[in-house]
Amino acid sequence: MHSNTDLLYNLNPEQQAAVSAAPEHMLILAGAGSGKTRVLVHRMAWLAQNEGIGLHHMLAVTFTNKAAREIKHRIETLLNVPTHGLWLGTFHGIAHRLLRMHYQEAGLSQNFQVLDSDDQSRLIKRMLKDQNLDDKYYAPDKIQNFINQQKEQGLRSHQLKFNSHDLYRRTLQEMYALYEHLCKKNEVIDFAELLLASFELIQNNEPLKTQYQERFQHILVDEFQDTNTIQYAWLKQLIGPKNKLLVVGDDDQSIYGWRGAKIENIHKVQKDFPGLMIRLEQNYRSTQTILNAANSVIANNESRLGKSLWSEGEQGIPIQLYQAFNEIDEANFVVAKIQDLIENNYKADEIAILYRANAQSRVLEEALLQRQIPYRVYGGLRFFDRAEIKNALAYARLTINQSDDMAFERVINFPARGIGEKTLGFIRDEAKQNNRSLWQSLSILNQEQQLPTRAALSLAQFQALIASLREEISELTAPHQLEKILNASGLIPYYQAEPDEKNQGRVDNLRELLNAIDEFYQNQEKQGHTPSLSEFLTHATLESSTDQTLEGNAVQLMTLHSAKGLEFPAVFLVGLEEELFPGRACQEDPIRLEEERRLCYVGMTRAMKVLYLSHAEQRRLYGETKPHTPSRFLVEIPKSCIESVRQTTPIKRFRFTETPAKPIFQQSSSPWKLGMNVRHTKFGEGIVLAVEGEKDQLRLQIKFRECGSKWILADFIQAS
DNA sequence: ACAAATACTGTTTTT
DNA sequence: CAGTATTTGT
Repeated sequence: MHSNTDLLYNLNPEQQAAVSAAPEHMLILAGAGSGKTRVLVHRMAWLAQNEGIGLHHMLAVTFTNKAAREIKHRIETLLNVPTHGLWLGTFHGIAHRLLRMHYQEAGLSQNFQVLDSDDQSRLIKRMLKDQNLDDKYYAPDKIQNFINQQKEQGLRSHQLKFNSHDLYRRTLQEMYALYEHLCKKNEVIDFAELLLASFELIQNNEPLKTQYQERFQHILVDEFQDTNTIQYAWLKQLIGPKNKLLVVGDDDQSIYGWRGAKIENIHKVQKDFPGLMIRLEQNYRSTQTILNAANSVIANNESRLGKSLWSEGEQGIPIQLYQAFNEIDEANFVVAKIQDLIENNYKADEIAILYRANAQSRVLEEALLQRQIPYRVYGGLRFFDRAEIKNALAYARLTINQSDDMAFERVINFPARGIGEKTLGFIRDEAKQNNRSLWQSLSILNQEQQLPTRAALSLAQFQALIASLREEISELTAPHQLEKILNASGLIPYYQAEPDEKNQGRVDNLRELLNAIDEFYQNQEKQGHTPSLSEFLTHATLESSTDQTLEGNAVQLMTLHSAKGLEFPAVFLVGLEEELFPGRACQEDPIRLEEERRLCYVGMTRAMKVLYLSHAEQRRLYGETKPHTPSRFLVEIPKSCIESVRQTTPIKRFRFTETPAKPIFQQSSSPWKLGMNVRHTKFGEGIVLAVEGEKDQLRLQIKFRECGSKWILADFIQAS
């Protein structure tokens, strides 16, 4: 058992104050790399040990499953007790848990499934078609945004003011209402609905509210700057006079405003739940140089609660800035430097390349590939988003719940069984007219025998398939059920029939899905629970993150957004150009510009030891090459923190006739200038490509007329 | 019912 | 440019 002092050991005074404070509301402003998770976890342990508050009287909320797992793991290690009584999870996960437990009170079907955003968008498109609305004018994603935004504001369609003048807006509202109806009918709930429905559940149910307020004496929230309106309202419901709220966040790292996150919630929480405010400003991650630079960038933001990171660590080396000719040159620079780092005993997975937009990864990947440096790109299609996986899960959904029209639509003609738009149209019409599910309509149409024989036959087969699946799996365990479904549905045989590379990959993914359900099943069984297939489906949607593991020693490529929360000894932040970072749309809007700046701050503070920044003078984007000016964020970094560096390996497509561009910052005072003509006694005439090092270590990269480019100590070179 | 041709459209992402 | 979505043609 740990003693009191153990929990405070190795913590700085501010961290100690936060961990050991008497129970009260607390706002912890935790800068990047200031040990916020540590404080959160130690605080929970402290409450358990010193205030006699059992873990089952706490609720800890995070944004990602990864963060939740991390906290769980750390608490278990710290307290050496299992965390089963503790409610710990994402906002969505906890909301979902409440709704499952109280589905009747929430007015839900027992079998409700969670609708992911892809399915949501499909549903909306279908809806527009059924309503004969022009999806050019009523763009599906606009409607999707509208609905989600309303839900995030806590507003149901019937609560919206009826606007008789604005037809567009009125249509949006009608679509919202219809969408709500369809979700009910399909027994599905979207992500925003999880929060809204569980909010309403507690709001409208005094006994439940009291019950949970008594249970969750302490509520702790991580990454509070990312909460949106409904999440805040949801939390507020749970805080009675006796409950204590602890939130940890960093207004400077709020980068999800465009997704509805409200930094204002940090200000609100101070008013609504006044208590202790603690700043964690000591950074344990980066060198002082990097922190100085990051601090002065973020200092340009007007609206801040104010915080300044400092470090007891080393000054470190200057930030390396490279001005590239174009994006290819930039990529070559990055890769050359990575080679240097690796030669200097950096492991590949200690190096990250961060960019603003995913599209930037391609050129970098090509360069890495060329030099055979292993890399891993984050983002992109996640496992559970792959078409074959979604198809598989749709079969499972339809087998479990025949009201699920989205699942029906997805699998009715996949693998192709000759049921096309026409036939499907009949089914849809029948369903719409009689307010039935597609499945019910299918049975009815088949009975009435009004369809062409060909279609009718296929439909009957499909009907029999699902019916027999239902029958056959009833006695099986969830993993076997899914296995049966994958085979009997014809999915696996379909992909196996034509075993090209793509299909082989798909079969592998489906097998991986079977592994996933096995693992899920065994995990749950360990905790004394036998999960159903339906539970696995929910798990798949709600925890689809399946965080691509950091396995393998590879350079990490990711967007700035997905780098939040991570750290790397060496970081390359590329594409620091106006119109790209900050992005074009953010130029005019000061609010969005500030968010871009925070994004830059997040990026810079990921670096522990070395930070490389680069920008290209011209970049090919969306098929056209345009000149780009350096990002304003570069100008905001003190010059004293920066060192301009140059290429260390030959640039492809370098044009020797042109004078190479002058670096924008700090031209070095060496007598050697890029592009100047030089001579070497052995290699002959050449041209200077790059200069590196100092004094007697000064080396030049020279492209020789006869024998290609080489690195030579400057001592051996004469100007010519 | 399916393949091929053409039009379109471009941040950031978790749940 | 490259990927997707929709429309057209067989």
